[in-house]
Amino acid sequence: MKEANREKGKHSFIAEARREQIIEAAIKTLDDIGYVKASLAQIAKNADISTGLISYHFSDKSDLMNHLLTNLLERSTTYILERVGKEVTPQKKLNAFILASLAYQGTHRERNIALLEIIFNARTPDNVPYYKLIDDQEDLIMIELRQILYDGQEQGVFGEFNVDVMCNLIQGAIGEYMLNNSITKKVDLETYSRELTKIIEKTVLNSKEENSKQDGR
Amino acid sequence: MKEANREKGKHSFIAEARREQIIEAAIKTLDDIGYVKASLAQIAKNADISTGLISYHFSDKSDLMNHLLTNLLERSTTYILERVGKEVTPQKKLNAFILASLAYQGTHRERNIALLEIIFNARTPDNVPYYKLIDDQEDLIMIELRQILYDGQEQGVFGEFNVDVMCNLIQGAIGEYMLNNSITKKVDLETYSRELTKIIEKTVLNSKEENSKQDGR
DNA sequence: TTTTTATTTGATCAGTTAATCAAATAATAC
DNA sequence: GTATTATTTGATTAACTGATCAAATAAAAA
Repeated sequence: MKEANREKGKHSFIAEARREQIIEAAIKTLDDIGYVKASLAQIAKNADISTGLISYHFSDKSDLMNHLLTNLLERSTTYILERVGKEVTPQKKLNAFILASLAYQGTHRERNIALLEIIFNARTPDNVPYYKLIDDQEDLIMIELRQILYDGQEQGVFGEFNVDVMCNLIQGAIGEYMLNNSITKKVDLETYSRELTKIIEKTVLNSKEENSKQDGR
Repeated sequence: MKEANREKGKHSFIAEARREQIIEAAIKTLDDIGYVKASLAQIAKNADISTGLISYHFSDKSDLMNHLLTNLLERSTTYILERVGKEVTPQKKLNAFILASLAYQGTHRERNIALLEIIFNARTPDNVPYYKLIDDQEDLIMIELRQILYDGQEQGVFGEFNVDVMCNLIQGAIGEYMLNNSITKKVDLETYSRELTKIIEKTVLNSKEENSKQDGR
């Protein structure tokens, strides 16, 4: 039975619940003590189970980390895309994108730390670090952002700029807020959100229509 | 003698050379296999010395990593500040800042990877990760960037924006280029430098004078 | 030169790691 | 009910970790 389920990629109700529990414990562990010290024993302790049980439900430590990574990416992607999807114009979509990204980071700090710890530490069997591996093609968030910028240009609302570079700039400005401790101390999330959207708006808008569009929320 | 030198923070010629060699080997090791696998044994192998010799010259593994971190920060800071210092106007200083930062990353990829590995993995004895520790006050680079933006606003060349947020945005856009593999594949460093400076210039410049200043290189 | 100090090695130690596995227990099928 | 399968434990293992240290060697001082 187990084998059959495994082949279909399914698990029993109990197994699924246990896997979920282990993943949550892993998030907490990574947030608490970081990837380097996050041994199976520590994760097991956080989940109040034996170490062997982790090995029973995940073939490997890297298997666990991969499932955790997928889980974390899915949840943040869903959150952001849901909010972007409610807007219609590129300008509003872009705003929603920035605000949702920052809001998610603010409300799920623990998950973002865990995500960070994995991306900067986990490696493939060939020893390629995950941070060198993240590919645009697979990253739905980046695809969405690219599309928003592209649409805005097509519709003449956004001015001329290199879409890839602008994409990277926006992603960088969002991601940097969580990393840079000094900005967190000086500027709260709400202010940062407001100022960043203001700056980005000014940057992407077509300057020829700037005056007429500027208050156009 | 050794003790006396230690107290003054000095080492013999041989010791200094050996420490330098170990640090270089550590950079290579971190770049090759990452922080998690970068054991003293591996670093020693890369330096063609015994493991005990590292312990002789550095009190600790964290002592080694701290010296390495300082070394890496110093070198990149010197490089960037030197180039910024040659310019006079805020506008040109800002351009030089961005170009120098990106150029350093491009020409010293190995060092930047090592820097990244340390910042995202090393922890204080109280288990505080370094990436939560980096403080604006100590970071000469950030102080310089802030000053440039502030001066530009004072002189009326730059428009109104939150300096801290703009600082963070610029740092993010620079740092993201190295991290995001997809942008590296799509846009080469030269193009990215050109497009990023163009975008940032448009963003910071005082729009009231935009027309007269735009070609004002 | 001899003596003292600095440098280097490699073996060793105690601690941790991920993974394995027989045995116990719980759940489900028959 | 019994038989079978799924889940869980905790002890065990082999590999590796950072650190220590006596002994060897090289360098410097006397």
